[in-house]
Amino acid sequence: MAGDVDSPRLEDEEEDDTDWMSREEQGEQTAIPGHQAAPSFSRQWTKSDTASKRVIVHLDMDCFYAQVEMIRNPELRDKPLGIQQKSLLVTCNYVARKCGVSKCMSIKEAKEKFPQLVLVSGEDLTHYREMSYKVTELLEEFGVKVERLGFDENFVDITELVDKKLQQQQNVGILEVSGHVYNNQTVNCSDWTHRRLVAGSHVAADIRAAVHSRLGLTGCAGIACNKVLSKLVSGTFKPNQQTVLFPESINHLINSLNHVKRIPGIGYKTAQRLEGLGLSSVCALQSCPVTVLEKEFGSPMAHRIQQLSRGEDYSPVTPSGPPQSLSEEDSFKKCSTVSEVKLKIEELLRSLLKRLHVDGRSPHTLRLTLRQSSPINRYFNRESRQCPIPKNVIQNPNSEDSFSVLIELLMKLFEKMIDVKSSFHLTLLNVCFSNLKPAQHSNSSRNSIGFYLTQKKLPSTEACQICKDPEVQAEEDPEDTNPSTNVCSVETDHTASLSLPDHIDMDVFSQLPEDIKKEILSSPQTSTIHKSSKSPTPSMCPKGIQNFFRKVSARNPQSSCTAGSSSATEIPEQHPQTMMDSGCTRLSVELTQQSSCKDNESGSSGNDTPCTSSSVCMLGNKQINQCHDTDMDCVESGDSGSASYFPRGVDMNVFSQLPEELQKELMVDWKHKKLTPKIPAMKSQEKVKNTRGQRPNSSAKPNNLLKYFKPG
DNA sequence: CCGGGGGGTT
DNA sequence: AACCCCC
Repeated sequence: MAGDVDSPRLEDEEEDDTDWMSREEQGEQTAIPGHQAAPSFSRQWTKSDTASKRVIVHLDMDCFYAQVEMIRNPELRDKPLGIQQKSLLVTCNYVARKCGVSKCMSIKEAKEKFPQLVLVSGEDLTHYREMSYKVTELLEEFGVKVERLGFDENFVDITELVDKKLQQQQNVGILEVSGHVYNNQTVNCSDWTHRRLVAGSHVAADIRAAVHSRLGLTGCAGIACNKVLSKLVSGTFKPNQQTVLFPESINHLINSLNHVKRIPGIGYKTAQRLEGLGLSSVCALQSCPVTVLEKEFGSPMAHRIQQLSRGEDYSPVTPSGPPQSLSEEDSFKKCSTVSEVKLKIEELLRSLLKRLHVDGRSPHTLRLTLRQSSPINRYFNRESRQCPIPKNVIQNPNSEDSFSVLIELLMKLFEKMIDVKSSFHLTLLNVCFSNLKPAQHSNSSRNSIGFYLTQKKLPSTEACQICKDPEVQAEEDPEDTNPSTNVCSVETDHTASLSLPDHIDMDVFSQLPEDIKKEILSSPQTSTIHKSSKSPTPSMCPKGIQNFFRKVSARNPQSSCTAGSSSATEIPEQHPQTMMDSGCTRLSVELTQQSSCKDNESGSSGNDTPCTSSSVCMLGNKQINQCHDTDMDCVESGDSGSASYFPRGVDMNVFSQLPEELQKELMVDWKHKKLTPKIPAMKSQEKVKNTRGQRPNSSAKPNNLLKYFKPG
């Protein structure tokens, strides 16, 4: 599409330090071999960054919040439902839309239009967030890269799936499109690109079917050769339908946009600036001399937006992984005393700490954001201050002490922005935990085979996201030397690994596959990888594993935990000196049984998780809680309920060689939610259309990991 | 231009 | 820490 390659003027001359993305994305294409001069971050994606023939799906859930509420309360199904946040109607179901209600109306207006509108408060995002991640995780089960965009949209790169499909069906010309074709274009059976997109439409249909049968959600999909186009085309047929875009109609699609603002990637500010240049139509932007744009926006941005205006988008689908920050906010009409502020902040902090506990990672940064009401310029007057979180709080965020320490910190941050001696008028407060790193574990639970699972390599200057050990890490706190955590010193000396720590059962070790034993006992670079998993079902195979790798490598280009593509040639070589550099390879799977509870219903041990029984599993440095909620299928019980998120730092080379059962155990998602809920709404009204995965009675199953450990 | 998020870059 | 983007 858009044939001309026209290598962009290279005006960017920053050093070529991170070339990681192009390696992963460019596939076999070797255009412009000479210069990959890649500026590290604000780089423009060029054609050489992505294989030219991708198939991208944009999946957009229909009125997401409303759907979630309708699942929570099926009685709302056929009522006109609106979701309310403060005085705004953020979304509404399609019953309501028929009645003239629409998104982003004020509550007042909506009620005027349709007084019988049923309103549900949507200020607490918990349920939406949970469902949102279930969708993403489900998509990842297809073994593809998934990028989240907000709570209700996902990009999925299905290129590999399409390739496989085409290989399988060889010349069997099933060329019926699933769903709509944009602009009613005719399919050209002899066109390869058409065939791939047609195959993509079937994958997209499978995906939507899975999301519907497993989660009870409907949505729209757009299938195209890149992200912008897939996103633009996904909305053409609105509720619960899908549309594929063939290259010949790209111009039709992009030119159907009335304003540059409508192009995803061009936001309010950029659109304003473009208008200032007299460029408000897509057409005008397309034909504007780049130099003009460069003057206004700088070169990278200039090229970016002009490419977008032509429907070109070389940016890869970047796996999102777990959130990089957790925040809670509240807005209000007025808040003008310190005690009020403190109360609000306490509230926000309390719920944040709950979420944090579930998440399992530790935040190293705390931020307070506020918005002051100002007569002029009433929007965008947000300010924030942030500070590091003290070590003791990081280690034990849920203690009584930590709470008050955090509150004190927040109030200090507050006073950095607001002179409490003068009067003030706030309309919003936000508390945010960021810089999330795997939790440190305390001594007692540290030893197990898991000990070997995480992989560490520390770039000398930067803290490794994967390894959290303070001794090794060039942490922001230089004197953060906690003598009690001695993990790395042991591991750094490789021979030390040979003597298994006390807590490890030799029986466990002996049950490991030979490969792993070897790997544990030998240097990391000897490791071999084989895609062991004979996937039980082609499309549902828990290949999210590989995905994890992409996440790590995408986020931590410098870490040694790259790799993860399925092709053996792309396995990253591990540097021999890794060990000497204080890195080490370890497989870290620690498990402690929190109590022998299987029927222990009181659950809420210490906190408010809805568990009826639970166990805690340490993966790498991250604690994972496995909880067995009565309403949910257990992780180890379902064939399809594989989690897709792994703590950073799991060595997939090792992981893939573990016995399948053990793998399943490990695939607990990071926020210890079960993946496949039984949907109440569906149980009651629909017959079980759960085609796959009759799960073999969850509760009876023992925790398979246990057999790898000593009873005590 | 108003909600409660999330992402990224300088 | 401010600014941009997205929903």
